[in-house]
Amino acid sequence: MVQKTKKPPSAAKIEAPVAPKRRGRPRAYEPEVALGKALDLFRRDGFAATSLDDLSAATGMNRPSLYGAFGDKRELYIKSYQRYRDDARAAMVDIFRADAPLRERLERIYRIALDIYLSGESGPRGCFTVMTAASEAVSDPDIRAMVLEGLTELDKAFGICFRHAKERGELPDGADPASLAHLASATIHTIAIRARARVPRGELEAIVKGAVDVMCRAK
Amino acid sequence: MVQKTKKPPSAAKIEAPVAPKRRGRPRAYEPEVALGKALDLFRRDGFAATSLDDLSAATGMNRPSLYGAFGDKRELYIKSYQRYRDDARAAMVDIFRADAPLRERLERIYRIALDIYLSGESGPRGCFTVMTAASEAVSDPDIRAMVLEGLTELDKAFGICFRHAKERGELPDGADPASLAHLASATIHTIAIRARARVPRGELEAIVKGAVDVMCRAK
DNA sequence: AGTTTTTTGTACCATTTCGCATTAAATTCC
DNA sequence: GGAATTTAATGCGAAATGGTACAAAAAACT
Repeated sequence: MVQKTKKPPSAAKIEAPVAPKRRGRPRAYEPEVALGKALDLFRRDGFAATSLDDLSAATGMNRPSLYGAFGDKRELYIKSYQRYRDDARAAMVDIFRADAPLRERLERIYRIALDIYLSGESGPRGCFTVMTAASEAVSDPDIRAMVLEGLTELDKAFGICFRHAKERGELPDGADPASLAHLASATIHTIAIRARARVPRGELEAIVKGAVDVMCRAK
Repeated sequence: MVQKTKKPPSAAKIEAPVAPKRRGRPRAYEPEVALGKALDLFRRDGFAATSLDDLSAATGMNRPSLYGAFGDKRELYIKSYQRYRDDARAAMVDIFRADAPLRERLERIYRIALDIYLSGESGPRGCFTVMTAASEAVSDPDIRAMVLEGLTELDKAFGICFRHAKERGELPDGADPASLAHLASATIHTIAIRARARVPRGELEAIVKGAVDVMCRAK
């Protein structure tokens, strides 16, 4: 939703939006939105507590269609998680790349994070990674690898932020960008957990503000 | 295991260890250890993915006995969680009460936390609160209340630590104990999540060290 | 010994779960 | 119009799940 809007100037319209005239009966669902619904369910209830019937009802697809489109339950879970990470990354990457003062960048990142964790009709939905890490990462190596990847990716992004800020003189010389990055990630994690326990947004914002203060003044 | 060893000098032996001669058939299990086994299972697999058969096998109790002793699955889950919190609190309360320099207290707390999160035969077991918060806290009000209680309890304990340190002059005047306490909790949370993803102890210790450095020097 | 009380152990039930087999529907190509 | 192809819809089935009924077992009390 962020960069893909830029279409190649040549061959303007015959690209993705127009169906390429598939051969058989047309599907009654859109894979993208169906995956979004599945994602919401998995995020709310976790892997084990989400049944195929639930998924079928939420997506509007019956079970055989689910299988045909996404594979079995575990594959659907993994695809949902990938989708979640793609969305989250897309929402944050511009801020991480932007050339703004440290404090402003942090504040914008955390605002996005809060938006992600607190949105949803039936209560806050929290963070898929925390859910996943908590539930499946121990036993499932593939999921664990994704979780690890997500964790280090966030650490790295924050790390670049702080290193950049230090080079610009926004941080004292003694500041350690790596440690600050871990603290910034930790703040993401604590917010995700607290959001799950329905801590109201105001309190979460206060926690964020305090953390940002410490991280920006850090010697 | 910490304070209860001190027995009242009078009526020395006729207390708890000797059974009070119950009337019927004696039980074949010890509730304490059975609850410990159940706790381990729930902690590893979560509520939904842990079946009564699993619990029965792990505790050595058959299902009717489980019901008789602990109630249904949800009650057993809640009792397990209570037990977990009691254990964790017991392991930390002395350190929180102790009169030591800030840095030393923090290091000791995090060492205990790592011991808790990394122990276990089949991989690290992580933190029950993070598991629980992630899985059940949204839908179950009772569990959510327990999670919230645990979160604020930790915040408060750290808060007392930092306020104490500030009064002693271990922190600069500008330091905000509440914010630092939240950062200290956040460090606990990030460690719990990473331990779940099998990040090795050495890396977790490095993260802790960096966080402690920042928190102790915080202006 | 016999009664009472408490726990164990087996077996069962209704429901849910995942996955798939099979048939019906809707579309394109010839 | 008819064949081919892709999807939808129904429903089956084997296994697992949470929970319980019921009888046998093991202890204390009388």
